Amino acid sequence: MTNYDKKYDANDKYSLRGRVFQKLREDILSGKYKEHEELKEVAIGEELGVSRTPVREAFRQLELEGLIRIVPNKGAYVTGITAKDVKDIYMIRSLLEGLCARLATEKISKEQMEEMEENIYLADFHEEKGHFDQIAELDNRFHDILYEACDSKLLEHTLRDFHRYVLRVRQKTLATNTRGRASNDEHRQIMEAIKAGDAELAEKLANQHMINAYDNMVKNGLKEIYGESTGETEKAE
Amino acid sequence: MTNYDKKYDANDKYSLRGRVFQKLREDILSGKYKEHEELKEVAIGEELGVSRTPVREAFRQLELEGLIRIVPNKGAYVTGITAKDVKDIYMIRSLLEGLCARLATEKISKEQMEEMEENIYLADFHEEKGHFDQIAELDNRFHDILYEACDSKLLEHTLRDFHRYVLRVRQKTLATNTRGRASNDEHRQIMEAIKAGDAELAEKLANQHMINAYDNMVKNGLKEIYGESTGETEKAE
DNA sequence: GCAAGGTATATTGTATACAATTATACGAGG
DNA sequence: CCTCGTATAATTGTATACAATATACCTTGC
Repeated sequence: MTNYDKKYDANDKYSLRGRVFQKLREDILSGKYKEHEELKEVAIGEELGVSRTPVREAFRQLELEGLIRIVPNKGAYVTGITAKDVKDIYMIRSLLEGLCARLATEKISKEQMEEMEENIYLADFHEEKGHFDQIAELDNRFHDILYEACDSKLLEHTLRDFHRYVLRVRQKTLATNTRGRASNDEHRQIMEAIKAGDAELAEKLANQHMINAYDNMVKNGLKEIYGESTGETEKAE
Repeated sequence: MTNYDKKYDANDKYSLRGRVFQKLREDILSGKYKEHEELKEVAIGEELGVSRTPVREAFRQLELEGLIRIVPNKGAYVTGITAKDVKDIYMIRSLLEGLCARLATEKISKEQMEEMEENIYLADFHEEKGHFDQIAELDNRFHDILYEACDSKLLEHTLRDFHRYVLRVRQKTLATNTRGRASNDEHRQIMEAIKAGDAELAEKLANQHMINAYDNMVKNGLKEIYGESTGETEKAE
């Protein structure tokens, strides 16, 4: 929750556990492992050429990140993400991204400001060309810059968690419609508010940016992907 | 992050790992293990009468909860919590407790409403008697009820994390001053707003409740406990 | 035929053995 | 006397062996 010094992050890419953790996270977020799929320790271990020990430890971390659910003595299952979850996340993110933008207005560094401007410029370029992959990546990066700029390790970490969590859903919707342009326009407005030192405006714009992103997602088939129900929690098994 | 069904929570109190996890968390939050203290796997294991395996797994979870920091090939250290961290947490909580109160206004059940009223009534009683321990417990419970009532597993979990995280600090300040009465009065106002169905008011009151709690904490020696600096991050070692 | 119970099997939980890495202590050389 | 390097000890990282638990299938009795 705090002190996430990259150098010493326990998810280090040099230990087997760290590698297993990152690999599994990537595979879950990318959809290689479907919802409710059972992850077996030996199978994963054999696939990656390691023993059960690092796999088990990676499982424990994935569980606290919310990506899998561990039922004692039974197994580990990829967690489902309900439409209600997505809605909740965007409500929370709306507030916290607003706070983040407000803080960033005071704290952003020259380098971060420049990268943000460059990000928006590049996104415009790729938008014209229809490079959806790059657009998605720049979109992610924009938010990352904002998180870094707020100068709060805690807020940064929290927002990163939520952001990563909805990637599973977002990847399916951003590339399939015209949200890319509108999204980048909103990014520009946020950037300009920060640049002008208007913290209040930056906060409001960031709030609205999340609401718009969610509304767009709903319009573009969120329900079809994750079921009609917006209130039901997934079944235990 | 989602689907925290008590029955199947991996921090189950029946497995050794779960017991180790809960014991260590409690000991860290209660201050038995000081900041930056190194936790050794064998020592903990011997103390609890288990092998290193469940201890290590518990460590991995504690790390993702932010209570310890694991440096690869070196050791596990109790994380420090800086004054800046506390400030950030209260900023975040102010927004999210507000959101929580707003949602709870729509979703709270009859039973939850009754427990909330009872909580406030009891807190008044113990306030008169000067029962500081009970007051602190009721204060915690009030927020827990609110978290449960918002009907969002995600928000509930997020707020619980932050709440637990600042307990280390709060325990040192709540009992030593007259904040108890004011705090409970604010709880009552929040409760009444929810009962009256005024979501906007409930949100505002919950926002302010957190700000007041933080201000009071600063006034009552937060700096003395956690150092004058509000911006410095702790040293690596 | 069907249900209840038990046994076999698969899977997770825990302990321990071994490997790799890091910290420490001590001595040689300057 | 200080510094550097090496040897040794301590600690974590990983693999494997064993125990406990859950599941599925088969047997058995009705």
